[in-house]
Amino acid sequence: MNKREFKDRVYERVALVGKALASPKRVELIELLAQTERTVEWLALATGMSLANTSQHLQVLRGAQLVESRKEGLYVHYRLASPAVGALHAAVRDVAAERDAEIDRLVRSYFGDRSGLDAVDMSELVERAERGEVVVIDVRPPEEFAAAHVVGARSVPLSILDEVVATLPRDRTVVAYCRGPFCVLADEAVKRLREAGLRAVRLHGGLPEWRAAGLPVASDAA
Amino acid sequence: MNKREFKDRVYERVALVGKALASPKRVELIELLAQTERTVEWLALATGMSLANTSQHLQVLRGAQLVESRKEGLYVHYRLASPAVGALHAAVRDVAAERDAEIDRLVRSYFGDRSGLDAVDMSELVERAERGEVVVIDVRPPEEFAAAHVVGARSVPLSILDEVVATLPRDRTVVAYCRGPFCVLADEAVKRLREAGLRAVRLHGGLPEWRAAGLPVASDAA
DNA sequence: CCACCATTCAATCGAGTTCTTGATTACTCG
DNA sequence: CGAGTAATCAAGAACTCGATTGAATGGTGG
Repeated sequence: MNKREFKDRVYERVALVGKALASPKRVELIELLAQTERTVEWLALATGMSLANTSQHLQVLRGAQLVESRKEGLYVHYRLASPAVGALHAAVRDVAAERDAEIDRLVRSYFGDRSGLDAVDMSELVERAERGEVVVIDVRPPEEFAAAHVVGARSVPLSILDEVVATLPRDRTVVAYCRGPFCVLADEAVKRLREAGLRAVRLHGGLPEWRAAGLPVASDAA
Repeated sequence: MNKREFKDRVYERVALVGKALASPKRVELIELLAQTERTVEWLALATGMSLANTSQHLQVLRGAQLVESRKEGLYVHYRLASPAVGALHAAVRDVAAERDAEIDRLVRSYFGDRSGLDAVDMSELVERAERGEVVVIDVRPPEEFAAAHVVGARSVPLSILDEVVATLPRDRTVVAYCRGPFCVLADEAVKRLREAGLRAVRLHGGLPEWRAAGLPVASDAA
């Protein structure tokens, strides 16, 4: 095998990973799976695709070795093949967000001006948590919290936020996090907490970013 | 704009980056540009593509904001749009290498069994360099060395290696590095140095990985 | 200002992708 | 065993992508 042939074959394989990330729907599937494993049906519902189409995309991802599946009774559960895949997805998304002005424009027009709710970054949160200055809440759905969450965080899904507000401290800052930078849950939580008179900020990034940064994650026993 | 529409549009833009990485030839172009900027003609020659085809791929990359170009006289020079792009490429390549057994097979069959030449990783090199135990040589072509190299490394292109062997210390280990994990230059250098009776190992990864790790890089003034 | 050269553009063809629809498989539960 | 359900498979229509060819552009140097 000569050099040219070797390179062609290796780059061909590397490009398979790129191909897997080349479809918007597959990117979305990976982002969802970065939270926790899911069934095909759930993913189809969440992405608005037909079942068959969802299944097809998942098989492309499996072909690229980015996801794995496990059958349990009637349901097939898909999950990321390794945490490195989540980190890769975040890297692609971050490069896109950094370089592509159109994404910036879209985020602004959808989230409104986010500048009011200043976000805290992960290293800052770690420091302030050590000093006991903050309370961390996870506003994702309970099953995502159960699969993995920031150590010390309390599960407060948006649906029960209003009932829980009274139990949150008014003398400390509440830091809310959710799925990632394009997830609105934390913004919504911060907005509501502020309306209730608490000090609240969102965390830059969500659970996948936290995990990718190598910071400690806990999960509930099944 | 509703949530579904927002997601579709954002993922669409993110997938553009994936698309850019979805062709073997474009992956190769990015890897080459991770070393230093190049003209279209040089890239066409290096990849074995026609000029028009090379130009077309470069424009796809520019469309995804991964590369930039600059015209100087007759020649157009392309370069990565940001170091983050090099890091992204490395991340994609590493995930591919980790998950895809076929790549492992290809590397083995092309490099032969590499296990004889134990490689040193970057943090280990930094330690041993501080203790003065090693000499670092850069075996890439001189223009790539000029564009960026490991601080303290000496430029020893393979073409002049044999003449330079006599000037390398026999009481310290020589660490050779080149373009990256799929580059054969460092292996070849290590092999020849060992035949000459020196202690030699290669560095895990090449210059782009070194830079991506945030380790110090120097460049010659133009 | 003309000949030349690096690069890009435009048009084309074959190959590959995406999504849909309807059939099929594999498993569970009554 | 047989009805019901989650998921996959198979095949086709519309679309996109990749490489080639030949022409066009824009800058250089005689």
